[in-house]
Amino acid sequence: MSKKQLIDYVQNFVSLNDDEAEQLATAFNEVKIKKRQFIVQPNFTNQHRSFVIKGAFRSYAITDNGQEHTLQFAIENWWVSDFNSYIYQYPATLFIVALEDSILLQIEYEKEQELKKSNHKFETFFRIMAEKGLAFEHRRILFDLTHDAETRYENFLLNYPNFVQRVPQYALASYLGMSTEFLSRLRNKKTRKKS
Amino acid sequence: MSKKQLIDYVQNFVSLNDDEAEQLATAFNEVKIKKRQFIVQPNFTNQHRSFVIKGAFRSYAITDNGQEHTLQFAIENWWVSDFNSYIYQYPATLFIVALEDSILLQIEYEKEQELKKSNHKFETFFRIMAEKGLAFEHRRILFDLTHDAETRYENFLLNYPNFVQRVPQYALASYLGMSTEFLSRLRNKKTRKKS
DNA sequence: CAATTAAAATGAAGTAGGTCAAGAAAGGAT
DNA sequence: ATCCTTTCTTGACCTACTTCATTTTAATTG
Repeated sequence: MSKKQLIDYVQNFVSLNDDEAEQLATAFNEVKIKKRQFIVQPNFTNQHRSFVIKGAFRSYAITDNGQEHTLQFAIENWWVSDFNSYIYQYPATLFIVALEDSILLQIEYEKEQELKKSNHKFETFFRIMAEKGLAFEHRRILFDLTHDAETRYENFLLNYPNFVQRVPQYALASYLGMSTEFLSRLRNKKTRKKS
Repeated sequence: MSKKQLIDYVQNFVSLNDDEAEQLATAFNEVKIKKRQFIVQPNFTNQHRSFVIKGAFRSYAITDNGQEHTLQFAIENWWVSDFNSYIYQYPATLFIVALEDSILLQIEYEKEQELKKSNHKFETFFRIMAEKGLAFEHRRILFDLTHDAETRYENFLLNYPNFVQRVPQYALASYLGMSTEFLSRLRNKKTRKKS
């Protein structure tokens, strides 16, 4: 059952007894999402925090001139949301779309607040998630500031080899802060070198 | 007294009774830092979380070719640390330096863990800090991905007008992801337009 | 307050990466 | 299978921004 997967994940950070595991499990709802389906859209408040059981997602913004810019990817055992929309409960600016047929476990904002209030352990868990997320983004910002396009791509390959096959190239390019044409050239340069 | 300033800050997010406020106050130590003094350096583990009572700080990395890249600024009522070093307690990669004569309140890593364990409210407080930090960095990444150098500078001016006078220009340029010369040109273009 | 050092400004030349346009390849739908 | 749409590739040209070198200005320190 998919809830087992979430509980196992949470147990990596805080140890839950049977009652607590049950409490956690019932707070989340399983939903199936078809490829190309949106779970968050601009102007609608992001109501849920979502844990990916199976599948892949992408969060991105669209600028006035129509360009897409990817903020995040998520596959199995990652969380996705428009975080600004979710924690402040105001309208989203991001799109979040399924890149494959997917399964999510979702918790509602109010339900999450109850959970955290009811038990110190859940508060600790979400604190750790936020801290790890923040540390991750610090590493990302610093890496992006200090490396050129080619190095950023190679670093992504190295750290997330399993993402690369599941994510469209134009989306990866926009995540790494370069044009899709430029990433195409980088790739071909590389494969040509190899052979 | 400077601890009052911290307690007031914390009260914005969780409400503390007198005992709790006292507990918080005694967990922190006040330290004076001279301009140009480092509070964090690469290879040394970042032992403290620091709250700025007075003054200004800058965290940055230096690349192999000697270039500096600024990750963060902090003035009164902001927190500073090499967050990756602090939360994982491994060696820092960043420098953190005082830009002015400053006063900090610092808590040691272990002391912070005790505080969080001892009282749900402190856990909640640090959870909120991390979430706000993460939401902030999401906004930053997205803005940087979607705007050119001039717009990034103008946005900084707009959002942090009080930082601009206190931060050297080369540091701001490296925070905004451009060369110091280019920022200089942007500025002069602007002031010339005004007059 | 003079001397020294660090930061900011400016010009000239170079480049990493972008944009535009058109074709090739790959996925989905029927 | 075939048609239609989306994604990827490639070439030619362009520009936002960098780098280097030098001068000017501002900030520190004795």
